[in-house]
Amino acid sequence: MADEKKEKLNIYNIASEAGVSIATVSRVLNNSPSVSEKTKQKVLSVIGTHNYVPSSIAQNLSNRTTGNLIGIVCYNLKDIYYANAVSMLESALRRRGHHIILSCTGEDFLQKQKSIEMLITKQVDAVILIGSVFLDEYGNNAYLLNAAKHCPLLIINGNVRSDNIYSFYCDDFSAVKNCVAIMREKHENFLFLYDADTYSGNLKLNGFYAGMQECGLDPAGRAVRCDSDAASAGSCFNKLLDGGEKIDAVITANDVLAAGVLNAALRRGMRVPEDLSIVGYNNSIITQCTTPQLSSIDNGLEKLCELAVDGLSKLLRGEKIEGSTMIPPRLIARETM
Amino acid sequence: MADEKKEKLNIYNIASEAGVSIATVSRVLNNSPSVSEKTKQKVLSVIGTHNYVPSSIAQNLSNRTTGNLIGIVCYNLKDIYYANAVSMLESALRRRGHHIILSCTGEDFLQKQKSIEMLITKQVDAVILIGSVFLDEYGNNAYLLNAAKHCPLLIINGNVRSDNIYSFYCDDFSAVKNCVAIMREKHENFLFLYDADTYSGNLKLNGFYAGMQECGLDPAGRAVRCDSDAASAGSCFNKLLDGGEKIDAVITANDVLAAGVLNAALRRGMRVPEDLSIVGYNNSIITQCTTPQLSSIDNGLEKLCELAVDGLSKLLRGEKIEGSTMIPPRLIARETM
DNA sequence: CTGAAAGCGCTTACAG
DNA sequence: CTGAAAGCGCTTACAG
Repeated sequence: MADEKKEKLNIYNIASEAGVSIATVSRVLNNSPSVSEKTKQKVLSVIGTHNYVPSSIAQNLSNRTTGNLIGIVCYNLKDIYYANAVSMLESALRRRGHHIILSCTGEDFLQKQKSIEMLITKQVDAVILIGSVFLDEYGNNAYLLNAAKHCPLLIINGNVRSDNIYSFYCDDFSAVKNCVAIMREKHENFLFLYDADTYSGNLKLNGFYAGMQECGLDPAGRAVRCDSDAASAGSCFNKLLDGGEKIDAVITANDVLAAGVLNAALRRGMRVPEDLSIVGYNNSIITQCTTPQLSSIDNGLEKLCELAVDGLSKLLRGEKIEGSTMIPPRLIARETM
Repeated sequence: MADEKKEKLNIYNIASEAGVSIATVSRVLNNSPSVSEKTKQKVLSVIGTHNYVPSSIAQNLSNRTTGNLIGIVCYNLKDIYYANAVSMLESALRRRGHHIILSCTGEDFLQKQKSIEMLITKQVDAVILIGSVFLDEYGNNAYLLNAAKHCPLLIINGNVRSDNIYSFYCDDFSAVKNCVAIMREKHENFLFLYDADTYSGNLKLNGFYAGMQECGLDPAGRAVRCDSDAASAGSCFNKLLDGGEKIDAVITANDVLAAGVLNAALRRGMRVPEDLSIVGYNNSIITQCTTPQLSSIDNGLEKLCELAVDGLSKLLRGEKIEGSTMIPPRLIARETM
């Protein structure tokens, strides 16, 4: 009647209004066969009129079951790459009956730590980190090892080897290294443009250095960091050219930066790929949005997410899985090389 | 010792190992001042060595507090637009101490319904829908009204008027209508390309029809649906031209489609904007990735998310807010018009 | 300063 | 078929 305050209903309210015990209400909630059709209908009707929904929180506590919650910690959802990863993980996990608690942390180490602690506290069954492996000021990752004492930690695009931590990553080092070697056939003035110090970011950078050295090229000043937008990549590129540098081959740590370079080059009247080759990274939707279409390194994000979710299912069933899984990258040659 | 099975620790384990009652353990967990320094240290030490973390689920149940969970139901995270929305909501909500349960539903009505029910069950404090307003086969949205009986429903990019439902949207109808009027000054052969039947998708479409009619143009066959990728938009565009249609002005329901049209046009040797004007939608990062840069309609997503989170805070504090909030769109003219 | 007890919203053996 | 009671992992008045 007087639901002024519209308190949340509980099983006691329903029971008393239906004139039965809470045990009986619980039974109809759980479809127990041992309830007479008559009282079942009565209970169902008061549940219906009040729109009562039992608290799964309390149910889990009572049943000693988990909430089927999986924590996802991601670096930055505004980045198409991470958004795709979260999207794929979410649907694969949902299909298996899991629910997602999401936290995005950016580069803030403390936030990362807080997010993971929060997830543990929420009793998640596992946490999946996407490109979120950062080290504290002393260069260690104790927070990860600690978290892994509570539940499995799955890392996508990172590699930490420890008990109950499982890494899924692409060989980004070789990807860039090999890309340099391939482009070396036609080019000699390289530029590597990157924007983040993530685990895979560093792999790419080191791959670039290694590739340059292997080709007998001096990498000094040839790897430049810019901001995470196309305009910044473009102006970096312009600045170098205006400063007298020669550049005929650019590799970038993601496709947006590649698009920025492409735009800048076209505006300078450079012909792509005749005067300049460009290879982006992630093989994202951006590659479809430019003319000429961007070549890009595909690091198999979809595959990584699939492997991670499959692995997680096994872990949750009590099976063992490998501590680390690496997949090979693929260079997708389109029109900019 | 024998933590073979590594059962989750609870407050009883800690209490018995520390030789105190669970009440005392709880007190040190909650920083109660009334604990002697000595026993406090003892308890803290066993908590530390075992890496014990209390269950916030149980704490909330006991404290009669909520888990500060907000449900986000989004249409499709692979779409940059939605990813941005989730990103902004997540950080705004996290700053205010909320946590996010995320569910992506696509166009599947049943999934949408299931997701919302799951969130209610998880005792969320509110649910935010982003572009997720779909109707069932009979054209009604009873599932939303029902959900709103349990907690506030905030809708971004949709408009449902009912008790405890709050809508935040952009005037997409006028946006497209006005865009047609503006482009009409130089153009007469319009094409509107869209890919989804969402609430705002329909507003845009109707805005196009209204704009055409107001300009005395026949919209028949001038609004075409394609798939959600650039290639599909491009081939739609090509097919029409190859079929003999004249087109000199294109408006699309998002920027990816606009990029697809731009690519196709450039490949046909059309000059943009001399021969063809193109206006995308969402003013996303894609607009920065093409040459020439895409003009686009900005529907103020960031503002909508801000307003929604502000509104939510008020609701949670018991204040009242408007049932619906509309913001005006802005046409961002760049190089394709 | 500390513990026994009741309670949060549920479930389920155990009796009847 | 149904209810009283114990229990899930916590917290907090109430006694001492």
